Amino acid sequence: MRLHDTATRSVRDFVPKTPGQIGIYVCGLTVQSVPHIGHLRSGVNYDMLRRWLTHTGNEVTFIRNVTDIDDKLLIKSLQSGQPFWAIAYANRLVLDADYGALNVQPPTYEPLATGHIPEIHELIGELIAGGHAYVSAEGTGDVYFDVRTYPGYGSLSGQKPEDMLSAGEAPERGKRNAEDFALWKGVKADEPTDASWPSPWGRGRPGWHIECSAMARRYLGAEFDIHGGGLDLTFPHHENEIAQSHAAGLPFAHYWVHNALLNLGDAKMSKSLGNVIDVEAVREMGIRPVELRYYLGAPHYRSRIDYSDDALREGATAYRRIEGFVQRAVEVVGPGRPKAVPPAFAAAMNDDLNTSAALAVVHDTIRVGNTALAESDETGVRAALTEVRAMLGVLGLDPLDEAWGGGDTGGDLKPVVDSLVALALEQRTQARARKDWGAADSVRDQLKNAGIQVEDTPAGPRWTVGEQH
RNA sequence: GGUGGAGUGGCCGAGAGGCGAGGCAACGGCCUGCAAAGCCGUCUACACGGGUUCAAAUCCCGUCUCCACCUCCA
Repeated sequence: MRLHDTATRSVRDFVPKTPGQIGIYVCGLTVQSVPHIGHLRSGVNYDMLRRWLTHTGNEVTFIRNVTDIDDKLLIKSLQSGQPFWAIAYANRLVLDADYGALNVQPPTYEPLATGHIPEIHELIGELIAGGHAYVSAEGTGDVYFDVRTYPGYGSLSGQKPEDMLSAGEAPERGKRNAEDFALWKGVKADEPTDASWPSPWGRGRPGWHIECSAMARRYLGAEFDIHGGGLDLTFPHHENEIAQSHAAGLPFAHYWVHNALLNLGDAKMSKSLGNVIDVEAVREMGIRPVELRYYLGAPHYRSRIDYSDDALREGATAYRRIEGFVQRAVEVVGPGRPKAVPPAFAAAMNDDLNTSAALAVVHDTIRVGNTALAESDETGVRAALTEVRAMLGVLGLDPLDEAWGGGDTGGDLKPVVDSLVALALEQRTQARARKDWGAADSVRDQLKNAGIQVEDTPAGPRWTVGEQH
């Protein structure tokens, strides 16, 4: 497989550190609010990567963290009177539910920043001992990383500290240089009292970047294969992770993968801008989560998505074509057993996870399958179906995956509806036999009004519940 | 100011020196009693201006427009 590595800005061969075993660390969310579909895109992208690596015979350890303490959470806590940890947890539950709705597999483990204070202390201690970090001279309890002691700083992002716009001029408490960043933040008087932990440098809380270095080491070791995250994390977050990990003598990640962002109205969808669409809003449009997954996963992960309602609906329509084939094929030959994936599909996935080209193979195979269906060629249908399902499985888009949970077909009522519709269809069939088109169409119209679509196929009439588009 | 990207047919969206990815929409046809679904076909595109080459959407130079990061951010 070939993967784009931000550190070298090139697509290069992916070679696991240990053949057959792959460690991936992905920066998840800061749970200061409920996730929007841009966040979920990231989840879908890395889920597809993980499924592909697993499909091709690797054992993948997939770590995706949650940042459950930061400035904004503390502000929200003070504003609402709720503990920051209660807010963080509530948002995390929504996040997990949304991931589940989109069939994003749970990570091997989902570590929290606040659950790893000792690991963070340990790493900071090593950095201080090595001369790469210092305690603020102003007695605030802050600990900073000394960027000038790490010559490689800027290698990931191409940024040079001297060329950068200096941000907020408020001189932070005892920083030696503007580019230094906080590893540990001493507690401030106006912060919630439950948001600090004891440390060798006084009570405080972790800075943002240090948690990822500490937790990646805890679960993946000093050296691992892939570190992923959104493009907007390249600088400063990932640059700082590299700096502090390397400075502590950790080889850290071999490949840096970044997914492009999802824009809405010419701007990144973002909590601070307030231009946010979440899973709930998508549901209200009549779009199911599986269709949202298709929409988010169809473009290449390094291409920006300019969100629009129309494009989302179009994606939903495209997915329904896939789903329609699978349903019709299953009615003829049964679900089958997904097997190997076509070579063209594998080639596309191996080419820097080109899901867009991979989906073209899915559609090509479906066309062949539809033709087989029209010709009542069961062998052909079965062959196409097993390939299609294998491919969709890798993409997490198999309509038969129980993750999508029937739900809308009525579960227990299915057999009842089945026999009632069969009764009506029997009458229609008889009407058609005597060429009483008025009566036949009347049956079909009544069923349609009840939300049941009737289609005639070579194998006889079939029906589906729900609106067709 | 620095860094990294992007502009593809009506729309979405891959590709990255020579063979029309794929999807959506539209139109025509086939199949249908009609419809739906499906299949076949049509719409021959690569921001602009130069250049290299037998051949450029793809390489080079220039121009324009847009986006992200440099501050919390997937």
